[in-house]
Amino acid sequence: MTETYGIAEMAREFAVTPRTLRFYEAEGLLAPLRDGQRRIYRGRDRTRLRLILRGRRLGFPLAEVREIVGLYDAPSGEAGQLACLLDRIAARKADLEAKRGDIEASLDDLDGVAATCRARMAELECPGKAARGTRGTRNGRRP
Amino acid sequence: MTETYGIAEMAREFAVTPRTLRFYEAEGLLAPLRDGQRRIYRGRDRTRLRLILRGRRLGFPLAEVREIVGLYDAPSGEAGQLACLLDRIAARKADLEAKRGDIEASLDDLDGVAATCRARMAELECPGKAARGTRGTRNGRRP
DNA sequence: CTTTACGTTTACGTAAACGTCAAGTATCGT
DNA sequence: ACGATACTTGACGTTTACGTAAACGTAAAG
Repeated sequence: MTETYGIAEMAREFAVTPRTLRFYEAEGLLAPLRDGQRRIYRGRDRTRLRLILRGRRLGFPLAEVREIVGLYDAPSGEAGQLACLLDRIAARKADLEAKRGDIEASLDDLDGVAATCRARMAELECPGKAARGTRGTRNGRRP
Repeated sequence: MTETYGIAEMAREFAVTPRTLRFYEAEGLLAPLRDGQRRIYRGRDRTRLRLILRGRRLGFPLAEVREIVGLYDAPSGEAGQLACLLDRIAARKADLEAKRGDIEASLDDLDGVAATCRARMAELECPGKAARGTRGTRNGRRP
């Protein structure tokens, strides 16, 4: 009784088109069961699709996404392969952490712009109030 | 004495090709000065390029990158426009925070895989050691 | 039995983000 | 004057990630 889904159902739920699901399958990212011709998606397909779409949202190309989802279904093997897998995981984590760094920097920058923007608004609404603590506004105010 | 750069110099420093810089200019993302025909890049061009490339690394399409860098050079204006700017900044921040959420989730998932992977390795090297605390390994071991 | 819904494959189209020539210009050292 | 160097503007090619249309299969509903 493991719930199954047709392609349209699946597509609706994940807000993609059936075409996208077929494309991901052609790229080896999904491998749904078949009932004759028709694709049958189940729990693990949904899990993988979630992974895939998350990767896409983060801007990874499908090739990298393939790498990533590949990490999730190779948990068995010989010792050397497991070690290699750990390396690949570490590499992916480094990637993600770098990206997180870029995000933090972006957020900081935006906070900076927002601050000077609010300072400007305060200045407009009530001119003459000393604007301290709002670095980034490059007006020395030296009358 | 404000340092200036040729296109090749600039490209080398940011690890892109001159073609990329011309393309970004054609897309209205950069606007270097000109010495006759030649492009002259200066401090603020470098700043913008940094922003652009960071946006690209985060997977934003150039259209969104244009939006983003646009936030940085519109800090003056009338009150309503400043309020609107704050809204756009908030929207961008929400975007980034969502992306950060995806990253955290990815990192957690990878940690999970790494954990089960290490458990498998321990199991290989020294079988029979009770595997407690390593959820995610779906083997009940019932001989 | 035809329509309707849902699905299939095959194939060409497309937008984004550059890569890759080609052909010309400007400057500099010798 | 001459070639090397650095840069310019087209213009067409390429890859990725799908969109879109054509032509067909199947299965239930009216």
